[in-house]
Amino acid sequence: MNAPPSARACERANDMIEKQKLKPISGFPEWLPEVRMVEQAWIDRIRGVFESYGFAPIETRSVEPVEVLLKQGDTDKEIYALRRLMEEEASASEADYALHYDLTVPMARYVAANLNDLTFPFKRYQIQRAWRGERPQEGRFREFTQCDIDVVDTRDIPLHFDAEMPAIVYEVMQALDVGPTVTRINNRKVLEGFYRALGVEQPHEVIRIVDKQDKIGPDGVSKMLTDELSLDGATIGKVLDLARVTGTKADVVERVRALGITGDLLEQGLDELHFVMKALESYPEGAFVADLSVARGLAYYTGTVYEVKFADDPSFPTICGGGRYENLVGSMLNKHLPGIGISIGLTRIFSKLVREGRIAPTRKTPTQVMVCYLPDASYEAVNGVARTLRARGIKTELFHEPRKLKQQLAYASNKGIPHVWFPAVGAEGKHEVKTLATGAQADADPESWLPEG
RNA sequence: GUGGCUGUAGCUCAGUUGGUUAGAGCGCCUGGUUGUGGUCCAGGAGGUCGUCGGUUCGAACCCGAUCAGCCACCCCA
Repeated sequence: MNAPPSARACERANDMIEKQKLKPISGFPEWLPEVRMVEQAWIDRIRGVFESYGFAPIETRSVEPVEVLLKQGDTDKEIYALRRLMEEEASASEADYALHYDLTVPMARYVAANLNDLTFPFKRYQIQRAWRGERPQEGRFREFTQCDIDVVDTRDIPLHFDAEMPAIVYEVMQALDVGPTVTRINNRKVLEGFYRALGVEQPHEVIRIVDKQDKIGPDGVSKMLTDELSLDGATIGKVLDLARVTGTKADVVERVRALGITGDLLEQGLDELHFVMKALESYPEGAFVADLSVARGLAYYTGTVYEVKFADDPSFPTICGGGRYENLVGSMLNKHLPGIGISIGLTRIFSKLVREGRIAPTRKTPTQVMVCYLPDASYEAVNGVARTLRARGIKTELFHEPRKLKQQLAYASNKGIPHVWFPAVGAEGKHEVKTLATGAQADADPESWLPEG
């Protein structure tokens, strides 16, 4: 490690540049080991719930053809294009591939591509990162992990799944202990049927604006409907009447019917909404709310839509979202392949709890016991103890060099390793284990000892 | 992409009306003898004050530009 002076100077100069590179990049979160361990435990629990309902795992490539990502209309999506740095200028101008910005579109492509090998209804879960080039903010990232479950079928999807999706997510939220959440449920058919019956010609625009009621209030919605869509006062009144309807029970649909608007699509949507709310009535009051102002921005939703928020922090962005889509997968082929799904914003939820200090502090390593490398012991002896413990399924690390015990203990203590093992030395030496939290130390046998933590 | 606020050590921040060698706490490293961590004590490393330019005898401080971060909009997990 004796670099010549010139190299040293060069390193120093590089350090200046490196400092900038060492800074975190906004929107690309990274955790310390003790935090990542919790996040991994979360992922394990989410997987557990997904699999308990019979959903199978897939992983899709991180990259899709640009046309696939842009297919569903939302062309203004901020997507990251893939390009080789060494590429020739000419061919570099237009990218063929881009990082996926969600998991639903890649899933649709995957289903379309593997149609012959999948059994329908196809039920899959997918826990992967996604990328969006938007401006980062609280709760919004440029690289983040989503946990998706979807069902795709070659026939019409039974309403059973419309009710099961939010139930699964509710169970996940309970398992993760993130605090009270509210799942708001609506049905696009109700909105579209209602607006069409009113004579509105661009129901999707109305849906987009009504979705903002949460943030800008009824007056703000009213103003936008006037300014942007030039709707008349009577129509706006009805639109706002519908957006005001909420309820925790299936009978909420009667309150919509009471508004006196009728239509086939509207009725179909109300029947669906009734079924879903009825199926969820056995859950704690307030966990699921029918809210006729919820729309979800995404264009491809056609029926039931969901949106989960923290009950005690309504201004925080949506933590789970999803719904039913009639044509997303089919649009890749020429078939009718409806789907329904919901996505958990793992990074969004997790980072909030981290920031609020609500992630239980844990140790910095999974190690359960650290074997001391006693200065006068042989490497074979101490390593042998470690191997014995490890073979019994105990997470064991051997201290890496025969340093002073003071330093070995400090290392174990700083990393939060619960136990330290002092191997037997000499003919009549005894193995001892110390529990750092209490300071207690006792004789132990590597063949039978069991850790507490 | 549009608008507003902020940029001093690894982190959280002080820094007087512009004035010598820019500080604190935490963290980090070493030591306080022989085989036992946290506490305590002593010592140490670490900063061209985001970057570039301007005003000035003199700039961390004033001005401009630029970059980055945060917040709001857009959109969304």
